[in-house]
Amino acid sequence: MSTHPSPSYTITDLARELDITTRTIRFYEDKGLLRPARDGLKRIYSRADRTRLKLVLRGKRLGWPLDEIRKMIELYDVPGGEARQLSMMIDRIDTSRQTLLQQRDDIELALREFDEIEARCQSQLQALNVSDSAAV
Amino acid sequence: MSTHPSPSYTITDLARELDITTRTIRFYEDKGLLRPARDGLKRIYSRADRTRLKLVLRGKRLGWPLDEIRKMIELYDVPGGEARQLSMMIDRIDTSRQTLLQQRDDIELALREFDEIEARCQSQLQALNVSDSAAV
DNA sequence: CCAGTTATTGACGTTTACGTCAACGTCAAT
DNA sequence: ATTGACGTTGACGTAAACGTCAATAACTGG
Repeated sequence: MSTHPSPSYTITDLARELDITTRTIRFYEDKGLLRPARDGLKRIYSRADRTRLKLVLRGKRLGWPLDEIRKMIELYDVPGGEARQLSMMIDRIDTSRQTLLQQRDDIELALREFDEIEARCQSQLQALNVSDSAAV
Repeated sequence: MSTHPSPSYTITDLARELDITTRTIRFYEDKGLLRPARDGLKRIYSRADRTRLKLVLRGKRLGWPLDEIRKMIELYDVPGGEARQLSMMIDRIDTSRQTLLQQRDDIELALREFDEIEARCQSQLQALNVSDSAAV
């Protein structure tokens, strides 16, 4: 059974790959979104750290504040623990889900409206072309 | 043909209905997102103004900056004009659509992950309950 | 050994999106 | 005439999310 040597990344590796600055990555750590290992002073990012960072960026694309993103990411570390903990987790998941569903509805509406507007633009263009060829 | 007397709203009407402050509404006007009519100094909001404001709030729920929201809203005022204008509109619509589609993908992924995490929580709870009843 | 590259931790600046006064206008009711 | 209720325009404050230095440390090739 040969396991791959789990890859590690420097801060600039991740910054380049994910197209953000090192400042941003350190800032996220300050806010409790990341906890990379250290080699002396240097930060060492594991595969899991990279995954967490990508989760952060997905949260950002959805417009969530870092604070909310942190809570959301914490959901990914399932506490093996007590029943209270577990049902609190489930509550939080439901809350986040509500936000996501609302956002999805908003997006579906916007997409349909855009389709309609674009269709109107296209038919406008069509009308212009017709009057053009008539003018020739 | 009896047309309804198109309704108008004061700034506090809209603030109350949409659960935002008057300060926010004025701020949006400053940023060029709204252009209500005036009665002397007082702002008078038409049905269309209200619709625009609701579009702004939808943009906010999707995490868009006000700047982007303004551009997005401008898409709703179709320029009857030239071919150049129209095809520029279509380009902008496509750009906004790309953002929306990316967001939708992110949401679908997140929803599935949440489902999975919740399922794990539920089975954890199940396991606890079983061991409880065994302990009785 | 020394310059260059890459990293670190502050400290301060900036932009966005408002909140929070302050000072004033206007109109309706007491 | 005055007192609210509602409106207005500044001006300043603030939290979030970084950007931008500056000073310093640690390794790395020539």
